[in-house]
Formats: sequence, C-alpha cells, structure tokens
Amino acid sequence: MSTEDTEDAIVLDETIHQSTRLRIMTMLVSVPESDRLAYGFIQQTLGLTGGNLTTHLRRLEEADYLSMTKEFIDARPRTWVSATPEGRRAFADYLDNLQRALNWQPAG
Amino acid sequence: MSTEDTEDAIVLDETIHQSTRLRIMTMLVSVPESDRLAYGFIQQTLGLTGGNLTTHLRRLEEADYLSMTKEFIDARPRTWVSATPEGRRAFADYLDNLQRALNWQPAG
DNA sequence: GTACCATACTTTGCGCTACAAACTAGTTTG
DNA sequence: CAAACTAGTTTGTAGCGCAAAGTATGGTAC
Repeated sequence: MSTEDTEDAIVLDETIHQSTRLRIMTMLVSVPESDRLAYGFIQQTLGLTGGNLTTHLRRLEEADYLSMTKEFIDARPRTWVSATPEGRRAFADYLDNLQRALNWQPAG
Repeated sequence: MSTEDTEDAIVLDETIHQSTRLRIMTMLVSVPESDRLAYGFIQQTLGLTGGNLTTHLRRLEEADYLSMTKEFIDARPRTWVSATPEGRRAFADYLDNLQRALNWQPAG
C-alpha cells in the first residue's frame, strides 16, 4: 500500500552468482587486466573436472565476462583465460549488490 | 606437487547460496531469535510467486535452517517463519566462507 | 611400429532445481 | 449462490550443473 514498498529489489547477476563461476571470476579479476590464467591452473585450484570448467567458461564467455585464447605450447593446446573490462565491471556491480542484499534491514 | 596445494577448498553451502534463499535467510536472521516473519511479508518484500516461496521455504525447513508455524487469524491461514539457531549458525558460516572465497589471492 | 598412458581439453547424457501456472480451500461481497 | 479475493500448495517443464565418455596429440615401453 505504501508508495515506496520495495526499494528497487536487489537482483544478483546469476551468471556470476553461481558458486563455481563466482570463484572463477574472483580468480580472474584478482590478476591485472593485462594478465591471464591457464585453464589447467584454474581447474587445479578449484578442483573441477574439465567438463565442468569448460561449461562455466563458456557461459562466462557468452556473457562477455571473459575471453579465451588458445595457443599451442610444445605442440600441446593451452587455453588462456582473462576477465574482460565488462567482466570486471559486472563483478564489481555484483559485489555491490551482494553487499546491499546482505545488509537488508526490517525497516531500512 | 606441493603438500599444501589447495588450502582446504572453500565450499559455499548451496542451500543458502541460492539467491532467493540467501535473501530469505538474510531477512530471517535480521530479526531477533524470538521473532518471526509472515509468509506474505516475505513474498511481497522479495517479489516472489507463492509457489516459488513455498518451495524455498521447504528446502530451508528440511535443512533445519528455519521453522514454520501455521495459525488461523480471522479464520485465515497465516504462516510464520523464523530462523532456527542452526540456521543462524549456518548463515554466519556461509558469510565467513563467502568472504574467504572473495578474498582469494594468486599467491595467498 | 604399435600398444599404452598422459595431457588438455570438449561433447554428451542425466538428475536435479527453480520457476510459474494451475489448483485447493476458505472468506467476503453483491 | 456466484464471482472475486486471500493465503497458500501442488504440478509440469525448461534449464542448469555435473561427471563420464569422447577427441586429439604427444611421449614412452617393448
């Protein structure tokens, strides 16, 4: 009945919020914009199966939150991953919204 | 190869992490242990359909993170919801783990 | 030189989840 | 008594997340 009932309901970006992708993005934004991480390093650090990691990377790539570069090193494929500027922005926004969501108070 | 490669991989409690349930739990822990919130109030505040809310409440109840009390007020059903001590503890643990997850650093 | 294991991924199949639509049950209004 | 409202629950389905299986190439044993 009040005019200001829901104060612009906080929405969390589900592309980032999913726990594995949240951990991937956290890793990626923690290295400088010029830098990047290896597929295998992410997999080991987070303890993921390859299939699972590939799926999440694809989701994040489709959202333009990261970019992948494929090289051959010693005739072995090597996939490099890095957060895009959009990804970094989205991640920062996500953290803001998360903080706001967690600071919810009965009477504001 | 190192003996301390993954420092006890941070795991987020998925029962709480799901965004709608996270918002429900946030609301519930923000009121004193003796207090409780009405089903309808939660629904309106979070802008959820009834079916969606019922499902999430059931999940949280099954985990013993909240308890529900059903009364009749003016011959109308009324469902009251409150976080259990276990729910409050789990929520605090979740926040700890979330913080740790978000503080991930390349070389720790 | 070919069988076998390792690396570095991608594709596939399945079980579970989250959501809204549809439904139930009682109440008020005309 | 029929239509509309309140306060929820049940049901059906699309989409997601996961691991197992598959692809491709290289190294090693015999």
